[in-house]
Amino acid sequence: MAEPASPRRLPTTRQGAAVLAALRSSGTFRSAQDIHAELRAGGAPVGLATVYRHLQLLAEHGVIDTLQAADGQTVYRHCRSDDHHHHIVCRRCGTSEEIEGPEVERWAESAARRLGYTDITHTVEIFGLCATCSAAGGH
Amino acid sequence: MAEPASPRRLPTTRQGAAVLAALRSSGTFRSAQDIHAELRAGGAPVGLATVYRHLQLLAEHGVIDTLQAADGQTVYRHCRSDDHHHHIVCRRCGTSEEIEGPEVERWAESAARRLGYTDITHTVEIFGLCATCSAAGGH
DNA sequence: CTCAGAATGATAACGATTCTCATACGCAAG
DNA sequence: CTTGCGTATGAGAATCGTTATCATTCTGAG
Repeated sequence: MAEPASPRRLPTTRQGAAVLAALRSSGTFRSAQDIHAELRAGGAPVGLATVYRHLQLLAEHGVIDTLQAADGQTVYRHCRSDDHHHHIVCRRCGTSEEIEGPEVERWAESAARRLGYTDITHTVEIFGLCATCSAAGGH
Repeated sequence: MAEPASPRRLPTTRQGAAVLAALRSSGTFRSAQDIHAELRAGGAPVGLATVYRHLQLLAEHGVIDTLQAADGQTVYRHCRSDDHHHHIVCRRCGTSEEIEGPEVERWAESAARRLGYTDITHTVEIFGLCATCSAAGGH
């Protein structure tokens, strides 16, 4: 313990900042490859390995949320809320909203406890077609 | 739509039966590689590609459930219940139980609808340490 | 028994992620 | 301003799970 004035350690390098910025300005779940390509194209070339490194760090520090897309890819998103929450994600365009569900937390807790499980975590993700995509005739 | 007398098509080949049997006798989520190794060792050699093929088919037909493990691997399980349900999985030993949660279904539905989403699906998985593993001092 | 179509499986191909390691950089001390 | 050192970087190799290929084998109908 020798960190008196460092409540959170945001990236100090150009590359780290670029990764976080890309996520911040997007609001949707993005893959590492996706971000890498964007930074490439945007004139701020960052190595793929570095992108992965920063995403991992940011996730560990709770700055961004991660989830596994249906195809196995890991996708990342910068969230407004620091609290525990879930997402509803459009399976067409990738947009997502943060949602909370206290009753779900409670349900998960008690169901698990009833079965003798401890040290409980859970994942809850909702997928659907957002208003725009359903209107566009999303099949 | 031309399936008059085929309510469910269970595997008719030795290999298909072996894959399903392996899953049936296990009760936990297993990876494809895992099952492949078991069948190998059990004297019923089945090609890896064939294992994947059957797992995919069984999943499509709703005979088995799938989920993405934390490391990105897809894992499969044969479930008792045909109804929609969720799982609580021991992150130590892999055991799992089926659980239902009507209130969660309702919550997901209404939260999504409120935001204008349609064609809704969801994933809910709970992870923890099962009674046995917690007792064994699961760290 | 014969034949056509489906299933199989060894292997190559793939795509995402992680690892390796030589180099570039940032920064504090001198 | 220069030196020195520890950390970050990134190109490319290495992994690993999964899927595609395609020649061979099997199955079931007739």
